[in-house]
Formats: sequence, structure tokens, C-alpha cells
Amino acid sequence: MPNTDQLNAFIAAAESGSFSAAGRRLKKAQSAVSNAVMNLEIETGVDLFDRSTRKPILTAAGEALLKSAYAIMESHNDFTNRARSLNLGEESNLCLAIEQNLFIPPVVHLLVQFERTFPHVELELLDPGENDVPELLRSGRADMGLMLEQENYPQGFHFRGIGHSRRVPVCSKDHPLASLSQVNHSDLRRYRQLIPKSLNLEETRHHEHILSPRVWYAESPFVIAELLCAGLGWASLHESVVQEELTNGELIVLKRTYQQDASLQGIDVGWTEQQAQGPAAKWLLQHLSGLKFNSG
Amino acid sequence: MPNTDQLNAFIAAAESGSFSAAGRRLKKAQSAVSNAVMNLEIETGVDLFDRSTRKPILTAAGEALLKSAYAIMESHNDFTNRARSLNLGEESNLCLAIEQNLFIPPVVHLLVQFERTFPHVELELLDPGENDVPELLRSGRADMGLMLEQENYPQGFHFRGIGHSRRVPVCSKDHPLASLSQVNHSDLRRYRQLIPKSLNLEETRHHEHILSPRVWYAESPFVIAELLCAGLGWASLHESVVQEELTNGELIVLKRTYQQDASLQGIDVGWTEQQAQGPAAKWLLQHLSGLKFNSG
DNA sequence: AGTTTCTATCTGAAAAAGAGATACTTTAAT
DNA sequence: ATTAAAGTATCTCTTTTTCAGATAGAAACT
Repeated sequence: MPNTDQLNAFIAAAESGSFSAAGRRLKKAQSAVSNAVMNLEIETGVDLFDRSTRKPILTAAGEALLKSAYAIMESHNDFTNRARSLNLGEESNLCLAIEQNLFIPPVVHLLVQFERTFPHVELELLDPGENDVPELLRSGRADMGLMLEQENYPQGFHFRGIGHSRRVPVCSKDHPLASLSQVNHSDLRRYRQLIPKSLNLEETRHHEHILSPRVWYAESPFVIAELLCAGLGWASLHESVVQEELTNGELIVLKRTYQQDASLQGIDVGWTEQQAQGPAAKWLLQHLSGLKFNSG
Repeated sequence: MPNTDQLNAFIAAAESGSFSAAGRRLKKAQSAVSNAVMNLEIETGVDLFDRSTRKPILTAAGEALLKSAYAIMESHNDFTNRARSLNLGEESNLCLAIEQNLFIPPVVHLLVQFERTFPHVELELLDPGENDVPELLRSGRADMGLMLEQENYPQGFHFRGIGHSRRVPVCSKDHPLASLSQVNHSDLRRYRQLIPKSLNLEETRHHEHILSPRVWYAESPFVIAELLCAGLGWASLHESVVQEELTNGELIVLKRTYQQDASLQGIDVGWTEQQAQGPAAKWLLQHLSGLKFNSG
């Protein structure tokens, strides 16, 4: 098993082209480098350098092993960097629950930035259905969550409003409803309605959104979007979820003759209060709060 | 900078759940493990284990660092494995030139097997045009090559026939030639011919293949296949290159009224004789020889 | 309560690492 | 051709590190 010092000597010698120079760089005697390299050669059984000339030059085998040596030193650096990040109080892992409706490009972009800023923090992402985030926070399963505004929150965590999202009725461009310039309740009632259903079965709020007697339920709003694109029924979805389909024309927004503003729903970020927040959680909270939501 | 022994002690302790057991596993005294872990904790500044109970249990930070420790040991293993493979005489790298006409699924499959058999051998793949492989072998640029049979080889390397490939005239299903039940020379001469051109410009053999006065040249036969699919001209190509397009019907084979068999061309594998072959080269040579070519 | 199994810590011995000196070789310059 | 500079291998001796063994105390199990 190669020793760390031997590897360092090997690398320094290969890079500087001489054992003496390597010794100077490592602040060690030349003999130390010479011994280290020789021991490495003995242990591996591979001739690393060609010593026929004054300056030792890497053999082909040495060149191959040098790459592996670099790989080892890189993982060593990762180790020490991770240790340093832990010393700075950074969380080793963080669980973030983002309601499926809200898993949208700016959030994804924020996560990319997060990865760059905290490369050593492991992030677990949950994408629960509607209204499941509060329970995940309360139970401690998630450390932070992004969710649509609730009427009443369970005890045990903080939350903060950060924007708004608009719920709009949409259907395929080929759907019969698409040909109407305006739709009212009875128009909608004549066609199948697709409804995002919470995993949490006891949760049966949002009755106000159920208009049609012919309903289907789906766990994920993205599944619903797929069905809509296939021309199946209509649904009241958040703009952000179907933004792409709306811009490319696959889906269209239905113009309503009723309740113009009631569908504007707040977006909250919530976090547990029991567990102390580290730098990563603070960063996330701060940047989530600064996000601009497209319909907000 | 963490020491290899310290990391081993850390890992063994984490896995076995006790410093004493780790000591037994590593054939060291318990005190050695205890010291190693403690020193690692001091150097990193991170508490790795919770010692409040009898058996030390990993802290959250310890768990995070354990993963990095595993990564280090894995790269150490890679180092020693590569050293072992070099001791067995395996080449550290190998250059294989495969003429573009012959870069076909069974060869790709063979390379996949090669990668599994010799994970530490770096493979450089060249995909030269027609008739360029012998020069690559002669000059030492490539160690081994797969090529179409040549009339006369330069000195300095061995070769062995391993199969045959059929050259067929093809065109798009929408091309005027496609409507003819049989084609003769004068039919072909009326349309543009696409010809694979060697990188090696002085090489101007295969005049026998040039039939039409209206020719275009392309370096890669795959580029030619693309042009053919777009309905541009016809070409005499190896079946293996356009097999996919032939089966899905995009391209069709033209039935000729002349020289039925002259287009059957041998496939050779060649290798340099100056450089001693290692196990990897031997393996490749043996398995290339065993390949079944679809038109062979 | 007694026994077992564990950890931390101390001590001394053994091993390893490393500095310094020396002899010899190669490269470059005079 | 000779000299000077820079490099390597190897030897010796010192310093440092590593480690086993012993011991005391804590935690779990019977």
C-alpha cells in the first residue's frame, strides 16, 4: 500500500524533473526523496524513472502510475476540503422538499448554484405532491420546503411567503374547449377534469377546484400535463408547471368568465425550528426568498 | 494531510463498530487504532465518533468523511491494481487503428469486452480513412490495425486475414436508380458518384471503382451515407457501414448486371513486429481473428 | 454484583523517516 | 580536455513516529 509521502515525492519528482528539486519543493533532503521513490518502486515492483541520464525521466509505466497517483492526491484533497467545510459548520447533508408544482427552472438554477457554493453538502430532494410539504417538515423528514400557501400550518416550523403562483385552467389546443373564446362553469363541467391528488389521502381540501362531475386524479402534475397534451380533458394547473407547453402551443389557457383573481396562490418556504441552521441552509433560505416567481 | 494508516484505522473502526475489533482486523493493537483515529480527529478538527457509549458510533460529520475515506482507499486500490497489471507485463497503453469502413457493431462489442478485461490499459483509437492503416502501423503511430486487404504491404509489420467484406453500390430509395430492376455501367455513369477518399492523398488506387465522370469525394464513409440518405448520388460502400440504413429501408442495394464477385474484399488485422506484444495486444489480436464478419 | 468488553493513556521498545556527508556520474561551459 | 555545476545513490547517525503491552476506568451484559 503506497504511502502518502511516497506519492508526494513521486509526484514532485515527476513534475520538477529531478529528485533534488523535488526535495527543495517539499522542504526535505534530496536523500529523502530518493529513498521515498525507491521504496515506492520496490513496493510496486515497477520502475518509475529511467535513471540512465542525469535527470530521471518517467518510464511509460511511471507515466501510467503517475495518473493514478494524481487521482489519489485529488481524493485526499477532497477529504481535507470536506473536513474544512465541516469545521466551518456546514451541514453534511440537507433535505429539501419541493412541491412538484414548484419544481421550476429558477429553482433548478438555484440548485445548480447551490452545488457550486457547497460542493460538500449532500442534498436530498423530495418532490412530494400537493400539501405534503408541511407534514415532511413537521416530522423532521425534510429540513426545508417549498410549498403552496396553506390555510393552517402544523406547529413546529417557520415559514415565509416568497411569491405567488397563478392557477389557470388549461387544455390541449385540439380539445373542444379550446375553440371557445370564453368558458364558464357549465362549459367546464361537460368535460373530464384532471386533478392533482395529494399523496396524503386524508387531505381533501381544494374542493373548490373540483368543477366537473367527471374527474380523474393523478399524483403528479406532470403526469396530468402529459395527459392534457394527449388531448385528454382539462385541468387547473400552475402556470409554472406547464410553461413550456404553453409557449410551444401544445396547451392553451382557457379564458374564464368567472372569478378572475381567486386562483392566485401564495408560495411559502418553510423550515424546521428545532434544528439549528448551518451556512448551507441559511444560504438556501436567503436565495429562495430572493427568487422571482414568474406569476408572482 | 491524512495518513493512509489513519484512514484504514478509521474505516476499520467504522465498519467493525469498535476500536478493539478494528485492531484485531488490522492485526494491530487496540491502542494503535485508538491513536490513529484520535490523530485523524485532531488533524481534521472533526469529531469522527461519538464516544458517549461503550461502542463508538459515527457522528454525522464522521459519516460524511467516511465516504471520502472510502474514495481515497478506492483510488489507492486502483493504484496498486494498475501497478500489478504493469508487473504482469500489460501495456500501459495501446493504439488501435480501425479503418472507418470496419468500425462496426461486433468490433465495438469486442472493445467493450476489452475494457472489462484490461481496465488499466489506456486505449487510443484511430479511425483513419481507406488505406491509411498500413502507414500508421509502419510509422509506429498505431500498434495494431484493422483494414481492408492491400495488394502490397510496406515492410515492418505482420498481418493476417480474418474475414471478408462485400462492397455494394447503394443509393437512396428515392433516387432515380432505385426504380431500375438492374443497373449497368452506363446507368451508373449518368449519376453522381460519391467516393471515400483516403487522407493519404498520394494514394490513388481503386481507380477501378470510379465509374461516373461526376464524382464527389468525402473522407468518411459515414458522411457519404448521410449524403446518400438525403438522395444525393450513389456510392460503392461496404455493407457493414450502411447495414442500419439498408435494414430500415432508407438506402437500397443496386442489382448489377456486371462483375458479381469482384467486390468481395478481404479484411486483415495487422500489427507491428518491432514492439513486443503484451497480454492486451495478444488478447486483441486473438479476438479480432475470431470475429465473424457479416459478409465474410 | 460480577464478568466481559470496551476505551484512553502511559511507557518503553522498535521501526521508520530524514538530514548530512560522501563518492560518483552526467551535463554544460570554458 | 578540463572544470564547474547539478544530480543521484548510499552510508551513518539522529530524530521522529509508530506501536505493542500494561493499566485504569467506563459501559453493557448476565
